[in-house]
Amino acid sequence: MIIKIDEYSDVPIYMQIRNQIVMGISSGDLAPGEQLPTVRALALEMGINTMTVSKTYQLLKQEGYIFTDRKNGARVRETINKSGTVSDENKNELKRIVSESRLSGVSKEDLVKLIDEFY
Amino acid sequence: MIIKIDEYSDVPIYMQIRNQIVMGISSGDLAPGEQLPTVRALALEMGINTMTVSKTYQLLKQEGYIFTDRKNGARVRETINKSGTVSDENKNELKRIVSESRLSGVSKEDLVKLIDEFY
Amino acid sequence: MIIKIDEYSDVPIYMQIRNQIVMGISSGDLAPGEQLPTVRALALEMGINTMTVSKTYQLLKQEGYIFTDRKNGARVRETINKSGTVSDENKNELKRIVSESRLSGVSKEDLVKLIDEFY
Amino acid sequence: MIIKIDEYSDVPIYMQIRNQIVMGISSGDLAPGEQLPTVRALALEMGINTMTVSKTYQLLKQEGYIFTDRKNGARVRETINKSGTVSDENKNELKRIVSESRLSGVSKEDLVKLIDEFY
DNA sequence: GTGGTCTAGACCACG
DNA sequence: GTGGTCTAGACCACG
Repeated sequence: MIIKIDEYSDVPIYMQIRNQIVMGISSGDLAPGEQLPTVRALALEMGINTMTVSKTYQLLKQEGYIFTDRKNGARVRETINKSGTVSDENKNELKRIVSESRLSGVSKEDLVKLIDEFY
Repeated sequence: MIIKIDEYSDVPIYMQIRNQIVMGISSGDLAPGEQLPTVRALALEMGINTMTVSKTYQLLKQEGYIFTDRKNGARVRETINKSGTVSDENKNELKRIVSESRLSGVSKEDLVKLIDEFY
Repeated sequence: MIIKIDEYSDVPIYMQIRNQIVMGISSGDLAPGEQLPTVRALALEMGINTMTVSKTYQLLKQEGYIFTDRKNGARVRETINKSGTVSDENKNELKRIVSESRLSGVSKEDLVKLIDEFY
Repeated sequence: MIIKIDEYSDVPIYMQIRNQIVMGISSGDLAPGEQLPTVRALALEMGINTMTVSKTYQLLKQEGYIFTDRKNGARVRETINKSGTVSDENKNELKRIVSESRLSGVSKEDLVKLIDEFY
């Protein structure tokens, strides 16, 4: 799985990595139980500091996506909490995206197509 | 139109206001040509710095949502650029939201319902 | 409010500070809405790194005890989430403490007295 | 007596085992004089490193909960030191737990009930 | 002035 | 070998 940093983005590096790992888990690129690269390996590969990667792993751990194990490093959790609901923050974001897209002349059908594509 | 700041949110104040104005334009709460409150008036009303409101208006202007003229202050543009496409940033955000929601056990249908509701 | 670090403790510094702030909020030493020292001030006062204090504030923020505001720094939240239940982790800890104390010959009444004192 | 490791917990494995053995002694599941499994046996049974179990037994021995002799391996001590007091560390922990629970809206009575249940 | 992010580098406990 | 913590120092966005 390839992780790419957009250095011009306003999204902090540790969050960009976090987002891509979450998307990787969702798409199946990262299977349950699969080991993530070590903090050092990922930092080296991406040319960033280990602290930054560490921050990402701490966040993913706290969110329940991964767990760490001193023997095996970081691994994807087998069972991820299924609340069954979209978080309030994500609802707000979604509303913003729909509003902006609508103003840009995007049809509802095109948005649904994107949902279809990403799901 | 009422603008509400979430003081606990990580989203900067100027961006929260920007987002709510864009959503207001999209929903029709703010009609094309309608005048926005002056920077001073809005800052006073919301108990925030004028610099913050000014930043919001600058951004909205630059994004093509509003225009300013010396006589009438800031007004909603009559014609907003209709690219007909979802911006790359919004596509990325949408993908992230879909991934997270999917992992939380949200069905595709529920996401489509939200699009329906917000559009 | 005075925060003291035990440099011989196994509990990380950022967690020791976090614990003392939580206890300060619970006891009323830190009132709702009250401003915490700035990251820099606290770091200087305690002779530790700003990053360490920053980690504490991030944690307290994520746990819902405080919020940060670029104008006013970090402040105690007015409303803290009331689940009404003891967390599983705290239950486990409590069970461990009760077991150890019991083996040391501490009576149930003495433990209840401590609860009384700390509540 | 069954020992269970929570692989998602931040508590080190050797400490999780230690805690469960102490709670086992307190509850009577492990009687005074009773023999504990050998380091090898327990490590094999739990699928962990012998070094980890060894560390647990060293700690329990140093704390005065068990003793070892070459012939019979590790056994629960007949007489455990009865200081009659709660250790400073446990007092601190208890205070932290009470503070957090109180802030979560847990009543004093509910905490006392837990003491009652665990004692 | 404030918190947030990041680097380069170090040391430590766990296993 | 692994993640976790910490330092000293820097720069940035927000307000």
